[in-house]
Amino acid sequence: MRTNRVTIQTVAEKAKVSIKTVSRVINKEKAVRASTRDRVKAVIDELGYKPSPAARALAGHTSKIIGLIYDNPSAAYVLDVQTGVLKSCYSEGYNLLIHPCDHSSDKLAEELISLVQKSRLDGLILTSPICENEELLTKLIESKIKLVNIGALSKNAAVSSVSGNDADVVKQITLDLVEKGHSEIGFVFGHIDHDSAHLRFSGYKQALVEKNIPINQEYIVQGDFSFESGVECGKHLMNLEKMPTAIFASNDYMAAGVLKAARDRHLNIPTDLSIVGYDDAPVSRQIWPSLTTVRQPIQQMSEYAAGLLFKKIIDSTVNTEHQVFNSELIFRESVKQLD
Amino acid sequence: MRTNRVTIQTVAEKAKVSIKTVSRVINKEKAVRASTRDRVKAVIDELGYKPSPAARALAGHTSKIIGLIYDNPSAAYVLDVQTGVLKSCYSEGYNLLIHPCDHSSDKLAEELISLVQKSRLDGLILTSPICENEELLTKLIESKIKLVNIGALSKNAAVSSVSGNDADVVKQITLDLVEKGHSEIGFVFGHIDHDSAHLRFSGYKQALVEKNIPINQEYIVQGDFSFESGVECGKHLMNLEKMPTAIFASNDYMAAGVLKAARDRHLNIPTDLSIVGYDDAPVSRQIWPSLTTVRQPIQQMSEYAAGLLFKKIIDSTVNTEHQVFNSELIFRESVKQLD
DNA sequence: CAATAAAATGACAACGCTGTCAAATACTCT
DNA sequence: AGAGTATTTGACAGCGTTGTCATTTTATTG
Repeated sequence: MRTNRVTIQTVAEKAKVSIKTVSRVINKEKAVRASTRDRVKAVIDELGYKPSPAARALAGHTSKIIGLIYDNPSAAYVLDVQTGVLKSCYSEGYNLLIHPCDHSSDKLAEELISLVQKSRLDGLILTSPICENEELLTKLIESKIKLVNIGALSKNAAVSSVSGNDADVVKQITLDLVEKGHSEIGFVFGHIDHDSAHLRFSGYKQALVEKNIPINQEYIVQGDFSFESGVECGKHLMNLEKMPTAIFASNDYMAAGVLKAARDRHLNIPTDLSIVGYDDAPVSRQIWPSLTTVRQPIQQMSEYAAGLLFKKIIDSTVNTEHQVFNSELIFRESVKQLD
Repeated sequence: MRTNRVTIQTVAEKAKVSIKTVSRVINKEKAVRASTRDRVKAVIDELGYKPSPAARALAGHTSKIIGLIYDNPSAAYVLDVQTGVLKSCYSEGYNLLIHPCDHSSDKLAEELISLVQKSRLDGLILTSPICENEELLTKLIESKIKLVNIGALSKNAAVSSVSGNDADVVKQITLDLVEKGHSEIGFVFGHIDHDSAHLRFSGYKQALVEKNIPINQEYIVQGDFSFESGVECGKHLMNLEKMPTAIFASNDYMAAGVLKAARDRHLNIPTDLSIVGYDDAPVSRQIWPSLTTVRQPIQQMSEYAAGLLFKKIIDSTVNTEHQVFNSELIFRESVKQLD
């Protein structure tokens, strides 16, 4: 009944070494003579031997599985993160368990702890906005769960992170708007649970302050990163007595919403209104006019994040690291130079 | 050093039963007296015992992990599939390994077989267009890999599948176009590797035949499901001596591309040209005008597909099943009734 | 070249479950 | 009540690795 799997023992016999030596070769331990290693490797290849993850996990007390936790409205973002993390996983021999969730659930800590225990995960990668929840982080750390954040840095000393230079780049793009003659610049705020929403706002403020442009509270509208909220915020801004000449929306979905609102009022973009988005989501290219926006190297960031986690899994005393990745401004059709 | 994990033995001792009986309770075997089961369950809850997947896999010869294989340009589609499959996995106690790949790679069979062997996967869910590759399916089946398809039914007797009623629904939507007065209807073909591309075309043809409208080869243009190809195909159709009054694009990205092409020619949609898409991708709502399109119940389909796979894993003699899910027509702003 | 240190290898007991099969217990029917 | 049957339960041997520690082999040193 049982298929004749090639086990470590098969390899050991054929290579005329002990099981343990084969194990050493598999695990790249150095206490193996080069000639032995080569011989064993050859047999492994010849037999097509694949070590049993289950047996390794059982004996070695480490599952080589990590979890990726997310709750993000952008499919493209999530997929990019997955791709980046997977890349790292493949090269380091880890498996990935994805876990979408509800970041606002008050049972999230329980849920994640239970997930880790049930599936014996070696660590967790948390994405925004989950990793912004310090209380959650604390609970996870208390449960000895190894963590890395993508998108927000934590005050918690045990949590490494990768993040973008959101504030900087929004400042830059706002300055660009100002240089193009805009001084009435609307700002559509992202979902308040996301750090990035606040960082992007801070960049906007910095630019205006630097240019001595007063910050008009009327121009700042609260969205939630959804297209629909973009439409609403857009409407609101366009109904203002003095409508802004440009609107920065904190992501592309909302920017697309603003664009829709503009269409509904028969405004021409960018002639009557300039729009800037964030994220370089596919929609930013698929709508007309295409959106000036910002691209974060999500895949690269995620790959790096996974690497940080692996380091921490291997050596839990490794230093906490906060890596910042620079984003790229992408100028397209939705912004106009004012005369 | 080792943490004091709660093992099955801990539970057994506390419940005053043998390890095996606890095992029976965990596995919902019926040869356990109700009173015993309750007692054991109570102890399990009290201790927060979580069985070790590794030990179970090792002893039970089944990993309770399945793989999801995809290579699809639509992030929303992939994420929907993931969500649906995960739902099923959670309820049946399986874990999911995602595996993006290149469907056109000639080493794909090798790659997947190796994946299954390395991670000891119990089965694979294949999505379009991977599951359209019969040669691949044959190789996987030869390697005794349990398979379920999402999106295309296979001639291979061993492969169950779920799919949409693409031909039907495209026929319906084309008929609707005809009833609204259109008889020059362009068709943007999807990527030829996808069954659905062909099915959608067949629906289009059926509608025209039924309405005695000649099929004009000039109106049929080859795309590849990408936005860019939609732009090109749109341009082409609009350059025709007699431009169609309506265009069906085989997915929303291409429809958005057609829309872009129309804008570039200063055509008004839907006044000058009606456009229909497929998939109800987010972009279909985010562009202006919003697209008339078709929604497949992807999550539901995927959830069901996973269920089929689990059935086959438990009992490999189970009947092959081809489940068809009906799609929904979504009428929005991109189609105009001709006078 | 012996003495010693260092490197390479192996024996064997876990790891925490499930499968097999035997034993114990409970139920049914005269 | 006792034989016969069905249901519950348990003992024990794996499953295929890694960790620990002992042993053997090789290199180094005075």
